[in-house]
Amino acid sequence: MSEIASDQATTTRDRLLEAATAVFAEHGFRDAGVREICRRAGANPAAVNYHFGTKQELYWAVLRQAFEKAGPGWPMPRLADDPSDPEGRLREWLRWFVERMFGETVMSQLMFAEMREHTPALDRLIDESIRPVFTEVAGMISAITGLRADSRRVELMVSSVIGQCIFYKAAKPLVERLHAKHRRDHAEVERVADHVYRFSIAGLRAVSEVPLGDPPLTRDGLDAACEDDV
Amino acid sequence: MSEIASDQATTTRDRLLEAATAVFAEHGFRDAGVREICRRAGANPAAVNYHFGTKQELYWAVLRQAFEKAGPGWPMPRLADDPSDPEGRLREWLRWFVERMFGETVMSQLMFAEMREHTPALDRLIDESIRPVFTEVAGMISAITGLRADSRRVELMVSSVIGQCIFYKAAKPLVERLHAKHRRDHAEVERVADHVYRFSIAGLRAVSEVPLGDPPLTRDGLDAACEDDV
DNA sequence: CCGCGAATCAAACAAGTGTATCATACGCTG
DNA sequence: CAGCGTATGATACACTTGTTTGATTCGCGG
Repeated sequence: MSEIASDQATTTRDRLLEAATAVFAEHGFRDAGVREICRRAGANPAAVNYHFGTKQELYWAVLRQAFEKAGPGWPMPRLADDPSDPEGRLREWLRWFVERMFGETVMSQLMFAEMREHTPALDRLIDESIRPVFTEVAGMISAITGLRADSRRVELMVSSVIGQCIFYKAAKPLVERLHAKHRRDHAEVERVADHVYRFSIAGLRAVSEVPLGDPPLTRDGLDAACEDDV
Repeated sequence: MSEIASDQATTTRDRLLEAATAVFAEHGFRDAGVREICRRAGANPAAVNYHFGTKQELYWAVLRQAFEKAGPGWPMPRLADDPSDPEGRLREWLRWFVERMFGETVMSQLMFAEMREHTPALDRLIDESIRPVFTEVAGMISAITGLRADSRRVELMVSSVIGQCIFYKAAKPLVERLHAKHRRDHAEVERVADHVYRFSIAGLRAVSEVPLGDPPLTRDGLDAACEDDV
């Protein structure tokens, strides 16, 4: 937790960047201390300002580098890999995504920290790293249900699928305390991904088959519920 | 955003408590400043220490009061209200919960701020305010599916249902940016709640009907997926 | 070896935080 | 009114934050 950055053979600028990545991932931008970063990098408190100018720009540099590194690492399963089997793609994608929610990869930590803090970097993060995920899922759901990928109903379905997964990351302290037997190993990833898959496939079918002008199941509000679909 | 607390007829201790509630709800514990609280309450920086001793204890007092006020306000729909119609109860509960996720009630703001910051108050918050929600949903799902409420599968289902809802709160910046036509009015609450209901009912049926020793739908991991169900 | 620029360091700065001090003003009781 | 305890107020303390400042060291070409 308080170790010095890996190899001292690298330049201090790189050690600084490495340590900053770890600290920002752990504590987020605001609660990350320049002094701790420098301590882990084995450098002076002044080093960050010398090499990067300010804490903010160091943060930007960290995000930039994290983006590049995260690119080729573990590619997201895409529908394009096998357009003939959208259900199978969704299942594979779910395994990938749930594992990402369970693990503590630097990139996901940085992303969720950014979602909490609303730094100006959030917009870039969304455009470059999150939007592709949503559109990919929308594409799979569109292929499964036959609905247009940009329709309102597919938006809701995407939210349902992703929401089930994000839950384990966003509500982590809850899950750990309330679900006693909840572990966080590889088998659990499989278990959760499998559950979400079956749950969602059935949900998707049910929600897509119901006609738009369905008789309201409740006393009010449902007529307006299906107005601006598409 | 920077207004003085409501009525100056009350005692400063109450104004302090009121202002602190607002500030803590907006910024969370760490980023809330004693000086801003006192400014909004029209009091001295020393007032909080005089009346509450420390910022931490003021925070506890705020949470305590929020708990009491939140109690009778808008009661959670319980299965006990009509045990004969668990689906209808779930639907009603979903309306209640989604509305809570969309709105900016002080209590929910405090809760999510607490989930982000992991203050020692989190445990109490979970026990007193969150666990009942989970057990209520588990009870409804148990009634719908016929499975035991404390079984592992029901845990997963509860996560799926609640996850779909929490998504709109936890990933709010995402939803606002990615789902262009997403509003946050009452009609949208109905729409989302209705969607989650239909999606979940189908998902629950599908996941509960599949026998435990089902042939694995994937190449591995599924055998282990159903081991310790109970 | 000299000199010069880049890199590193200890120390301090300015602004922020929560908290403590002490004098003063208020409201009540005798 | 006198007296007294509670409440308030201006101010300062101790500490942390990001950043700056010079001095010092290091490496390398002339």
